[in-house]
Amino acid sequence: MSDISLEDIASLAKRRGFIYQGSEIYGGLAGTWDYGPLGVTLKRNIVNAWWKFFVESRDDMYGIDSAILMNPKVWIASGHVAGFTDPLIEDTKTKKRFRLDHLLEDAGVDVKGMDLAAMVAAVQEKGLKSPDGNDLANPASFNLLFQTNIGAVEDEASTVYLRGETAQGMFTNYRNIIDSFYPDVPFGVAQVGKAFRNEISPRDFIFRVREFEIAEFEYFIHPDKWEELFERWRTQMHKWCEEVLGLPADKVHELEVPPEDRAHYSKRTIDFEFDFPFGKKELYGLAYRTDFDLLNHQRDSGKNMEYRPKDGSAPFVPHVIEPTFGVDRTLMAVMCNAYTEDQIGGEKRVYLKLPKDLAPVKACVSPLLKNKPELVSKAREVYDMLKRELGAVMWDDNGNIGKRYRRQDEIGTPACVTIDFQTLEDGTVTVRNRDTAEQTRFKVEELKEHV
RNA sequence: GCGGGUGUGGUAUAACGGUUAUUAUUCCAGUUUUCCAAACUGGCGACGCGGGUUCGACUCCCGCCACCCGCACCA
Repeated sequence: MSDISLEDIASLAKRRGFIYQGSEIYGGLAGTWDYGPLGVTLKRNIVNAWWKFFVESRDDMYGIDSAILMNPKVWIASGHVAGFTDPLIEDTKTKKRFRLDHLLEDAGVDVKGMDLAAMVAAVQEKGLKSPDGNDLANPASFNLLFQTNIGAVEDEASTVYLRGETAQGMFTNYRNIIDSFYPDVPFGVAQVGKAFRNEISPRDFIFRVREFEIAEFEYFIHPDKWEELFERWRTQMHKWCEEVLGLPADKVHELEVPPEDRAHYSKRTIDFEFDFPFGKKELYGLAYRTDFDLLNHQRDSGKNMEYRPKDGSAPFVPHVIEPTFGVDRTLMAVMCNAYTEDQIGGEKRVYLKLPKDLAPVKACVSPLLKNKPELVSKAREVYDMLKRELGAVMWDDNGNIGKRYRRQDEIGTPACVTIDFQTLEDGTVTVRNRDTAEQTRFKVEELKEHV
C-alpha cells in the first residue's frame, strides 16, 4: 500500500461528504470544520459506541450533558483562567516567540504568582536575552479560553468563557449526581460535547482545531485506589481502541508524560498516541487529577464535596481518574486506518475498511440494471425493507453496477445488495462484500442477518 | 506567531497580460449495459477575498483569508 497523505484523506472527506471547511463560502475560518452527512453519521456512530462501551454497559457510570457556558467562577476555581494562560515574549530580531515563564524558570527565577508585569520586570532586572541572544520585547498573555459576554454591556462583570474542557461540568454536577443516585464510590460521570480552545495555530486538518468534541469521564475514587483504577482504565482504553475502533495495537502507543509537561491538575498522565500519516500524535489522555478540582470547587463555592461512605467509614473528598477522548481525532484515526488501496479487476481501488458498526452506510441496494422496471421495483421493495430494519441504507441506480460498488467502497459501506433477474425467479439477491469483493446469494427474507 | 509553499468547476488539473479559460472525473438527463469505475449523446459547474498597476488582470504588485510543510505553541 502506498503512503497516504493528509490531502488524500481531506480530499476524499470533502468529495464524499464527510468533512468540509468551516464557513467555506466566505474563505473559511481557521481551525473550524463542518461535518457533512456521512461525517456526522460516522462521528455519531463513534460517539454512540463510546457511550455504549463506557457508560451504558456499566453500572457505575452516570451520563450528563452540561452547559457550554458556565459561571466564570468555575474557570477561576479550576485554574484555567490563570493556568490556561501562556505569557509569550518576542525576540525583537527573529520575531520568534517564547514562553516567558519558561525563560525565567530556565534562568532560575521562581515565577509562581507572578503576573505579566512582574515577569517583564524580572526580565529587565536579569537583563535576560532570548535563546538566540537578542533583546526581548512585546510581552503578551495568551489565554486559550475563548471569551464572550453575557448581556448587552461588555464589561468585566459580563465576561464568560466557552468551556476549554467538558470536565468541569462533571465536577460542578458531582453533588447533584450523589444526591439523585447515591452511587457507591468508585463511580464515574461521563459527558460528550464541544470544547473550545483558542489555539495559536490550528494544524493537520481536523487534528488541532479551535472547536472540537471531547468524550470523557471523571471517575471518582478513594485516593488509596488510584493506581489500581488508573491501570484498569488504561486497559479499557486499549480495549476500546482495538475492539471497537479496530485500530491495530501496534499503531497505538503510550507516552508517559513527564511531570514538567503535565497539566496543572495532573499527578500522572499517559498520552495515547496514534500513528497518523503526519506522525505519531496524541489521540487520548489518561490523567490522575487527584482531588485538585473538587477541593478547588469546595473552596470557591463553599459547598462540601466530601463523600460519605454508606458503611459509616470516614468521609473523604474523592480523587479523580480522567480518561479523555478526542472525538474528532478518533474519527480521523479511524478514517486514516480504514483508508486502503488495492487492485480489483486490474483497476486500482480506494476503500474505507471501516468497522461495520461505525460505517455511516450499512448497505446499498441496487437493481442490476436501471432500465428494467421489474428489477427496479423489486429493488425498491428490498430497499424499503432494509431501510426500515437498518436505517442507514442507501439506494443507488447510477451508472453501472461496478461503479456503484466502487462508490460504496469509498465511503466504507460493508455490503452491497444487488437485485438481478434471478431474484425475480427465486427471491434471492447477491450481497457483495466490501473487503473481499465476493458475492453471496441470500434469500431476501434472510437479508437483514447478512448485511 | 515566525519561515517556506500552494490557492482555477465537487475532486484532480492545463494554459494565458487580450475571442466563449483546458482536460479528466464526478454530477444531471437520455441511449446502452445480465455483477466490479465499459461506450455514446446532451447538459450544469471554476480563476479564494479586497485593493493597485494597466486601455485591458485568473495571469504582475500589495494586503487579507484559507490550506499544506518546517519551527514555536499545544494546562
